[in-house]
Amino acid sequence: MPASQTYALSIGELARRTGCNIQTIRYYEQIGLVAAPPRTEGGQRRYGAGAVQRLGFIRHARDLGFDIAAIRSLIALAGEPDRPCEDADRIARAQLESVKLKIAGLKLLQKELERMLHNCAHGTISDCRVVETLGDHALCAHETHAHA
Amino acid sequence: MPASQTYALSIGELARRTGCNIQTIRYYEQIGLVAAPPRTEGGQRRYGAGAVQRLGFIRHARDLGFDIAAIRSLIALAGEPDRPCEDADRIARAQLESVKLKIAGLKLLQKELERMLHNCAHGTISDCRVVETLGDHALCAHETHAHA
DNA sequence: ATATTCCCTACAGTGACTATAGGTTCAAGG
DNA sequence: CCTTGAACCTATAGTCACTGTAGGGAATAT
Repeated sequence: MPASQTYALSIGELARRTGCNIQTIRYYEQIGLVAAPPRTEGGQRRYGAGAVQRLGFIRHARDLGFDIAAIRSLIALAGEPDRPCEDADRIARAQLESVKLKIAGLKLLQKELERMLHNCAHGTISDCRVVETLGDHALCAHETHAHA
Repeated sequence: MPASQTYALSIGELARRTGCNIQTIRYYEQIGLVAAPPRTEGGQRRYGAGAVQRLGFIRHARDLGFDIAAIRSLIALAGEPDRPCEDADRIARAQLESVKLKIAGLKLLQKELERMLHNCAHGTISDCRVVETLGDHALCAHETHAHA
């Protein structure tokens, strides 16, 4: 990578190239997730190629469900190429675990909802299993469900 | 159900019996999801058995991932026992669809994360597939992933 | 009478944005 | 050079569904 960049991209261009929206980019700058770029004389932000790279990284990580704190750690790690990648691994594994947990919880919900709908005879509310099931947790197959 | 209730439960008791927490109950009252109960002379809330019922309904629905707007509709429907239960069905089916979509999205994430971790040779950051994959969306198996 | 536990209101904070209002700057066309 | 219109700027409030805090008052047991 070259030592000097040209800073030619407006924030709108950057947004288009990374799939982030403009407010989000400014928000990331505000919370210190991305560096403040140089400005034109009139005060408009001008970004270089590095910003496309970093914002792409952030966006991709967000899409994979990493939260901002995790992304901060990953960025810090990415800046130390000689470190063992244990820590990055650990963060990714934690994310994988949380995704698995969410899936498991949602599958229980899915079963419960399906059972509820299946039992409904499509009559009137007074004998609707959907409403009844919601009103009485004891009708549930499982003791606990996770939040969706 | 009897026409008159006794209002003997403190908010703490109600919280214990429904698994909601106290602030949440007051919040639900504030947004009009549950009715304001009578108060003691000193101004403390006192609930009857009906509140346990309704709050249980709400809590159960929240656990199943229904949002507050959907719960409002379901409560309104529950109050009209002679109506056909189509609407309740529709709400529940929409919820089921959204749960299925979330599961599908999370499964893609899971695969992506597993692939990322699997490819990592556990060396240094500079050749870490985790960091590299995050930095370059093109390394992804799938074009798009949903937000988690 | 006191001690402890519970309860009250009002407001701020969470995460990760998104939306709005009211103004300024840029780039292109004439 | 001037105008037009799109894009940009800051600051602030709103979203969702709560959760937490500060600073007090009420209920109950001893």
